[in-house]
Amino acid sequence: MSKRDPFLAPQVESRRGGPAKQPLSRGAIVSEGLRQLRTGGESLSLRKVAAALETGPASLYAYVEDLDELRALVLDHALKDVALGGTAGAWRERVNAVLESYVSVLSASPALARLAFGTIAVGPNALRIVEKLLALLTEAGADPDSSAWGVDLLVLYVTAIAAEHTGGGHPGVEGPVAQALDRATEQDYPHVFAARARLLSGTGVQRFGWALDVLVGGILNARPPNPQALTPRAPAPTRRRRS
Amino acid sequence: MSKRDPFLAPQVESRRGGPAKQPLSRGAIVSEGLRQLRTGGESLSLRKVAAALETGPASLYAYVEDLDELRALVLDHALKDVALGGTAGAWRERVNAVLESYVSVLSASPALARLAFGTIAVGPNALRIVEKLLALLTEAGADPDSSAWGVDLLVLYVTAIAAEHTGGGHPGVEGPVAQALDRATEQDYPHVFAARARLLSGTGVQRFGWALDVLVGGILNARPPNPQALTPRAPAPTRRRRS
DNA sequence: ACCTGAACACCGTTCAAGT
DNA sequence: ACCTGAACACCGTTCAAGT
Repeated sequence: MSKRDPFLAPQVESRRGGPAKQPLSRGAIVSEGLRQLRTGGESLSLRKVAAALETGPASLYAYVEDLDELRALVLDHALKDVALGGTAGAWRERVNAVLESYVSVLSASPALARLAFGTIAVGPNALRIVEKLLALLTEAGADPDSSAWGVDLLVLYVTAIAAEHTGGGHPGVEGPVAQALDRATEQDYPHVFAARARLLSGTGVQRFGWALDVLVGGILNARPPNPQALTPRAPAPTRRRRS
Repeated sequence: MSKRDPFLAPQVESRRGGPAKQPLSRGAIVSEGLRQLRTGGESLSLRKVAAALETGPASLYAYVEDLDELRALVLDHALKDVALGGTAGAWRERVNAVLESYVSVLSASPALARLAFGTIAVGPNALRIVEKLLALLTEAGADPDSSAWGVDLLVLYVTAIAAEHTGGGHPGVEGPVAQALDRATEQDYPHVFAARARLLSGTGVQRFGWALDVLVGGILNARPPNPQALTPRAPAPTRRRRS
């Protein structure tokens, strides 16, 4: 058996109108952790959360299994703010809107973006996002297999790009990447040399938009994963290729 | 000005046939760091490298700016083992072979995969890989702009998937993801509920192959980034400061 | 039973003091 | 100038001892 399910226990503390110093609770710990990340904290730390809650680090272990569980809880708490949008507009715009919201929630705090990368998002709010993306890809005409794997790929991309953006960042004519490209001489790395400007071009938003085109277009057009081998449960029509 | 270029200094120590205990050098430090990661080390640590080299942690600072620089150096040292393959075969198989080699080098050690994610790969060996991928995408018929951004996307994907694989892993009918999906009831998350099996289906290799199809196909088919707006010969489309 | 101070086994980095 | 022991300011986690 693995650990007990960390998302099952409801936040039991509400107590509005209670004393200024809220009693220790799982909800208070998670909220404080997220608050610290969003107000510039370098990384999530049990000791810092405990200090803010005016207790010792050991006390948190009554509410949280370990740091990894706290990370998962904090991440899901943050994902509550991802806007799923309404049902108006073309599906492509709505896919873009969801993923833009996703990346903007994560990028709002570098520490949160880093945390998101090392942590698989499996809380209720992550599920809500997956649910929406599955619906949108289905609406877009993707077959069920491509939709499922496609959502996975989209979420992976969004998480990765958020983490990368905050890690010092890709773009820009200065910065480590540009410095690296200056080392690429024409004879040793002819393609890199020729592509230097293009490798650095574009704003983050432009590149993000382009990448979503690539991913969504690719998901809709790629040969879907072999249905009969992979989904024994499902009826699986052998109709390949939509075009 | 940022830090001095960490990749410029040549490895000055060779001394084959020298004493059993090699003298401290940048090369020895980097090799030892990689060796530790590859033999099961949980994470790269200056103290552990120093201990293995029979010195104190402070001594390493004569050869290495800080932990971040050591990470970059160790990563590039590892990327030396990525096989670029020959010129035989169809371009698509060769793209796949390079990226498979890339991911397998990173995945060989969980700690290395994690390190790769937090570190932008800008050493000579990373450049070598970018050079090869640019050549292959160009051969495949991608326009120069799509090739440049496409390589970026491919490398991001490969790095992310390596890190994710080692983080406890996607697949499997048990594990945290499956556990999360069990929480998805039909009325709250109908699409997730219906896609449960598909979300978990396939081996890592199958999913990787499918994702490369999506990415490469998408890169070749997507509307290329607006060339005239993005690649001015001279300066920066975006002025960005690091902070 | 719940809670926690103190300890344990780690970190990266700095710096005064040695050579 | 180069090198480093010792210290500083942190970590996550454990556990004996308190209530």
